[in-house]
Amino acid sequence: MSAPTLSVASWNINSVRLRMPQVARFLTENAPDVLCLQEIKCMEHLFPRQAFIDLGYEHIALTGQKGYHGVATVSRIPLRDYARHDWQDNGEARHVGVELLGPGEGLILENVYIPAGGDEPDREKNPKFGQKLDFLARMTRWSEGIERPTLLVGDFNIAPLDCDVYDHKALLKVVSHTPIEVETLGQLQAAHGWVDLGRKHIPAPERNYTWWSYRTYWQGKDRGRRLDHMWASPDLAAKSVKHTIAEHTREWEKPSDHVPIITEFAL
Amino acid sequence: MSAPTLSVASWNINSVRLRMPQVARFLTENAPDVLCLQEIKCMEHLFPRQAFIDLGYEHIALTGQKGYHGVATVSRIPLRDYARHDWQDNGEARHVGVELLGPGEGLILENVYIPAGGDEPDREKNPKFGQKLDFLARMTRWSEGIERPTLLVGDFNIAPLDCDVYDHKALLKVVSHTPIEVETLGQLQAAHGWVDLGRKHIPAPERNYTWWSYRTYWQGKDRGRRLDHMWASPDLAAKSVKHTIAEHTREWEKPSDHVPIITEFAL
DNA sequence: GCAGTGCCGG
DNA sequence: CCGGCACTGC
Repeated sequence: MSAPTLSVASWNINSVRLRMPQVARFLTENAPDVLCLQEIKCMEHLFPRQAFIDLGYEHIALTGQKGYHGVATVSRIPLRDYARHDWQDNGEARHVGVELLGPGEGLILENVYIPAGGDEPDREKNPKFGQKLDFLARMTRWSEGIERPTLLVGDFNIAPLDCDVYDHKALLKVVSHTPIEVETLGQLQAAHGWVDLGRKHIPAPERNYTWWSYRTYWQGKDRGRRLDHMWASPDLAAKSVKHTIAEHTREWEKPSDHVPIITEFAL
Repeated sequence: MSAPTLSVASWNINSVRLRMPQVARFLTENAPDVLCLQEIKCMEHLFPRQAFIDLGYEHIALTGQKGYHGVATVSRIPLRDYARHDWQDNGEARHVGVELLGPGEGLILENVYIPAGGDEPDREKNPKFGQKLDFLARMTRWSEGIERPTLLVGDFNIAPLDCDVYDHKALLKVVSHTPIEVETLGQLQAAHGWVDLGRKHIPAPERNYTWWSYRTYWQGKDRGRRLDHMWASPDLAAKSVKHTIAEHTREWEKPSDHVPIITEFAL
């Protein structure tokens, strides 16, 4: 018999209530076992729970707040609501962790929305930038203690490699691609030996964008960045067999500025 | 040979830019010669002029302002941009008058958006209510000087007859149906002997609503009011042959809270 | 550019 | 409920 398969998707949806038709279409066409959403932008009681149940995603773990941030993990596979970290200690809803209970039993799935970090890449002038770096440092401390096979997914708001942006030089001073962010993200990666599945399956320097600004997309110049990631513990990473970027969703009606990424595992 | 025919429609559109698809549908399905719009809610340079030209309504007279009020008269028949009255003397864009040049030559068409008047029907507590009454008084003075056959159309924001609202007694203290408004509107009507075409063709006490609040429409209780009117000079009124209320538009997608009214004349 | 918010006006 | 606006965040 063949090994059981597991597929996990991640998508910064930029308001789940406004974008529910697109989410439904994505789930119908791609049928991942699990979908991790970021920026749901609603409180938990306003999450369109029934719509997900109707689509077969009846196992839901989420953390929300009014208007900003918020993450949700919806699943066809039973899951245990495992953890909620507040890596800024400021009450923002940026993480939800679950443990899969069906196929993929015991696997930990961490869904995170790392802070964008404001405009100015300077701790002094822009406190949000410091908060982003501190958030990453706390995730690094947390990573050091991980003992179980874990998949860390979400909108990291950092494009780490030169080839993860449309113009490396032009973006060195733009938050999301500054050397200090890339360095700090590197420390997080090293702390657990996280394997970057996006680059395992689509090796550098291949084009691999997951986000295009609303402001410039219409110009058609492909000014993308790779801000969304899936990182796996080394043992788990060895089992990933496919990784896709659902880039076509960026052309849908009323799209999110991010597109979904999907990884399949042979467990 | 038969007498030339003229059809004139009036519609408070509650943002012409947002509602252009519905306007296009209305014009396509009803093909009035002239359409008078109120609450276009845009400045003149943002009026969707080309869309009207493409629909065959290439003769356009309008007055607009940012965000509020604004009226436009669009026509398949040539017209002369005739007048713009500021009956509040406060710069608000609430009136445009034209003279028809083709069929209906010489006919004056006055398109007006009378102030809503705020919530409290009390001059002292609510200046907007006083402004509404003063607006009507100035229109009355103006009416006294009219010498040419004129059609006065628009959103009057007053339901004059008991049967022009869903509950006369309940609305006696509600702005749009208070005795002082009805009395003041009556003086305006008397000043020129204006004939109320809505009630010429749909005699009281027949139901004749043109507006349903967004707030209560969903309850399905038919809580309508007749706020939109077409008033004609006596000689012109004698030539009206048909008057319809396009009530079905209230059920369209993203409707205005008002519906169009249409009068046909045999000239 | 496009989400969210709050406020005003109807 | 549903327009407009101004503001904020990404």
